[in-house]
Amino acid sequence: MNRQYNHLPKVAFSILVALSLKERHGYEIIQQVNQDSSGKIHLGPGALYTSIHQLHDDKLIEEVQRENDKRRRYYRLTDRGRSILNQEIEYYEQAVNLARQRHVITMGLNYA
Amino acid sequence: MNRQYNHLPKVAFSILVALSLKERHGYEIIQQVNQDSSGKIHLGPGALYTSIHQLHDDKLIEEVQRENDKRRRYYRLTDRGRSILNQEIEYYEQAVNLARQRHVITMGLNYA
DNA sequence: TTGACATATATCGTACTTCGATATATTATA
DNA sequence: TATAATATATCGAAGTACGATATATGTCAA
Repeated sequence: MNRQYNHLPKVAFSILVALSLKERHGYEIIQQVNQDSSGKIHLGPGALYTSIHQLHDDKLIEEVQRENDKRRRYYRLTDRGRSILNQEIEYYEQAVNLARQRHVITMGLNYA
Repeated sequence: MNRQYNHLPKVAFSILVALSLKERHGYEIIQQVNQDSSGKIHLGPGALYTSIHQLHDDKLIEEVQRENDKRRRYYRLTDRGRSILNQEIEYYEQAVNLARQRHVITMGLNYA
């Protein structure tokens, strides 16, 4: 697998953010992504496990072995994963700042 | 077209950010996205025009008529587009803040 | 102790997104 | 009037998203 990750997919991004504090297993990631996004992102098993397997293949996350837990599989960020998440965060931070400068955000006045 | 836009695709997001300051034509959007992202995002014509047509179908952007300009097609955000961009920006802002709290960002120390 | 429910992972198939390559048209300028 | 730069469009292949479904394990109460 030789993905470039010029564009980290959105699901992958949200998974890495969920793993940024501590290692978690898949089902826990779903709940954490939901919480982190205040319910804006609903991650189902299809998107989750597809993306986890890819992130694992690409060594952005690694599996953590645990005794006495046969069904859960825990993952944590690798240094590479943390570095790529870092770059991605910087891009979004810049985009958010640009949009703020451009008065995109209307502060409590929402059309829709 | 009845896309839900629970997840605004990344290319679509970068186009809306580029249009947030003022109306632009396609080729100009490519250059603006490149500039906005400090060269991190390279948008080619394939992704650009696919996404523009979709955003237009979904009424997140609208075409601006201009006399004396036969080849360029100018687009601007609709109120709906601005509102959806706003929501998206809020999600990313929250994600950036979470990642900062979790000490993802290492400030000048990059593995890779 | 068994049945029901919640937790947890996995995979399939379809739809959607990404994007390089290529084609084509218009405008500027040498 | 070539030639290059600008500009839009489309195709096809690869990658991503995700609901539906299957299956297995753990928990707990009757």
